[in-house]
Amino acid sequence: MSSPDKVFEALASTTRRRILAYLSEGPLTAGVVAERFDMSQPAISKHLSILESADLIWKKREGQFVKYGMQADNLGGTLAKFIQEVCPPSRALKAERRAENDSD
Amino acid sequence: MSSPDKVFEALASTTRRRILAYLSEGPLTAGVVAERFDMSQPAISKHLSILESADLIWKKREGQFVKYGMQADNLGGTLAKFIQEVCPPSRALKAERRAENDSD
DNA sequence: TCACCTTTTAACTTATTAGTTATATATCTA
DNA sequence: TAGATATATAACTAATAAGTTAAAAGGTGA
Repeated sequence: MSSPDKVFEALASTTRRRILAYLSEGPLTAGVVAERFDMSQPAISKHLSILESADLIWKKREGQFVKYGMQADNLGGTLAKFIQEVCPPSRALKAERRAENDSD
Repeated sequence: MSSPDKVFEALASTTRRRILAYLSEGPLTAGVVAERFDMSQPAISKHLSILESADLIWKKREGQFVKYGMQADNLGGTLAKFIQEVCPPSRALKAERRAENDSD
């Protein structure tokens, strides 16, 4: 599966988008993430591994804990590219800017 | 299901993202969209209805045809809001702009 | 009305996903 | 080393998704 495919699949889950929102405020251990959900710890562990395999988050063992954090560029990059390719208004804006720059 | 939930679910399919890309270049009938895929026409019809129910595209009957087109603002809007909420770099950029504007 | 064309809906199958509990692995500390 | 804590993996179940073909619905025009 291609990288954008994995990203969009990862974003399809509300739980995973919530995890991203938490991690966007700073790294957390798997356990702390799991506490915030009304769901078993293994379930959250699986969600984390899906996010990681989409390269949206990183993972680092710290002693007996495992810390996760946002992979800063991949999400914004993938979505920005997609918006630019697929949204007519954003293409229009881009064209406007091009026009402005051409007349600079 | 909330509107952003529907949007992200709709985007989870490669086929549906391809349909959006086609429609972003201009409206097409259901049949013309279906021709571009190696898949039955009813399958495409279902994909179109999922995109429509996420408010990503509009639908209009024209005689015996049904024309579909991009719903210009919903996709960009939803994704931009999400990026802004969830991507640290975009928050950083936003904060920079705020700082710039404050000093204007 | 009838034949034809376009699209949607229905019924079904198969594959995938999201959750569960139980178990294994890794690390810390007494 | 043993026991406790943190996390991941395995095995399983139930719900959902994506495709198929067949049939229905909407619309055209002789």
